[in-house]
Amino acid sequence: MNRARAFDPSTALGQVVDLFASKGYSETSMEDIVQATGVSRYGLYGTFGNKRELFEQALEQYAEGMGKRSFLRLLEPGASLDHIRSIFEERVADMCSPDQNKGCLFIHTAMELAPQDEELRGVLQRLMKRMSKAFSIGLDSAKGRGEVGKDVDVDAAGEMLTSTMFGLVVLGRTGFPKKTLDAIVDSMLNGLKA
Amino acid sequence: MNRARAFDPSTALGQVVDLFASKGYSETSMEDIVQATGVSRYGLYGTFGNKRELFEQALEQYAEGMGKRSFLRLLEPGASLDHIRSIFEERVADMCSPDQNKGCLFIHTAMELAPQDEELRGVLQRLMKRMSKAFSIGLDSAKGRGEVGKDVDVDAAGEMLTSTMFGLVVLGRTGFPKKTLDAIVDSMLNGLKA
DNA sequence: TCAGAAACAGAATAGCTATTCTGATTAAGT
DNA sequence: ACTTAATCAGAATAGCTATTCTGTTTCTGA
Repeated sequence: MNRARAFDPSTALGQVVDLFASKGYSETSMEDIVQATGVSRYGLYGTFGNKRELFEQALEQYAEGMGKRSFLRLLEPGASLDHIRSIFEERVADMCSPDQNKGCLFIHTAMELAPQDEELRGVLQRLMKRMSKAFSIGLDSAKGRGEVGKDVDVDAAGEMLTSTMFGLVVLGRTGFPKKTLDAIVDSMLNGLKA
Repeated sequence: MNRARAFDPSTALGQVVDLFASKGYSETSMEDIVQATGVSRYGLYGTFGNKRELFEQALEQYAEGMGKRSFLRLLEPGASLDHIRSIFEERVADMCSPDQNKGCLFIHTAMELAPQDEELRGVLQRLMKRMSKAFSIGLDSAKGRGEVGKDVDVDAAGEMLTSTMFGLVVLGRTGFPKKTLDAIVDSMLNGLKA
């Protein structure tokens, strides 16, 4: 009996992810979202709730996408230090691509919302832990291959990689060239080598 | 002939720094600033210009304060790896103190303003380069003391420390405990050891 | 003491924001 | 074809924002 929805929630959410990732929460207006997605206010509020709830769903989809695109490879057997390096190289390439202003939904959430929003802070902790854990598993695998020093604490090192990746995004946003970001990745990974 | 100003611009600017550092640019309203400083709108606009210009001056004062408080020690002869470690430990302690929501003006600037504001992006690049340079000088000194591996590129490593410090702030903001941040610092510094 | 220039507190303005509301439109089931 | 309930585009609302304006107060120099 009812009229069909004129948009696909998942692809719309994908466009919302891009907006939030590049401009953050408060600098992205619902009007921006209406324009970018082509979805009416009615549709947005009806299917996603308010802006805060929409953001939370965007954050989850962002993390899932990043997980599948980047971190899944670390969980497979035989993961090497080069797999880890490739994740960083792709992130650096992303940050230095001239077409868009890429960002990071994790950092925006941490800086804009986490201190005041306990629930979102919990979500973010869970997502970041998952990211560090993936790094740790990859490091442990690389350690088994003799690529990572035996004295390296892979749990701590996984968290360190997460931390440095965020720093890379911050530096990329302030316009540092690819060369600089590449050198940082090298420096970080050199410290882990066997 | 003129009436005397009823506030000290430098201390007012210091309070503005704290506000911007904890909440960022757009989440800090001029009303917040009026309340926190006790300075009238008239006084703020008259002495600092508009919000954007006030922010720029706050950023410069923030960097200068951080330089004097933390990084100056690295430029003195005999700087050691422990001096570098102490800077990170103090930053971690700051992020984990329960009384306030400490933040980082550099990260806020990078995420909120740098992509759209070319001038501010240039300012931020200069300030971050100064920070990395201080780390590099400290590392070189520590290298001379035999505390840092001979194969370590201190220029790249200095930028890596800057990057990781930003990551620490991001993790601190999302509520990770001191233990986690300490482990990251250890992991990072272990990779530099001789 | 007094003139005057600058600083003050706070009202006024203009514009943007998230959210809700409204009347028109759509498409399915009967 | 008609009913019906949900969707749509966009207007309306309420509240916040940065900035400017206004009338008053204050202090300094003559």
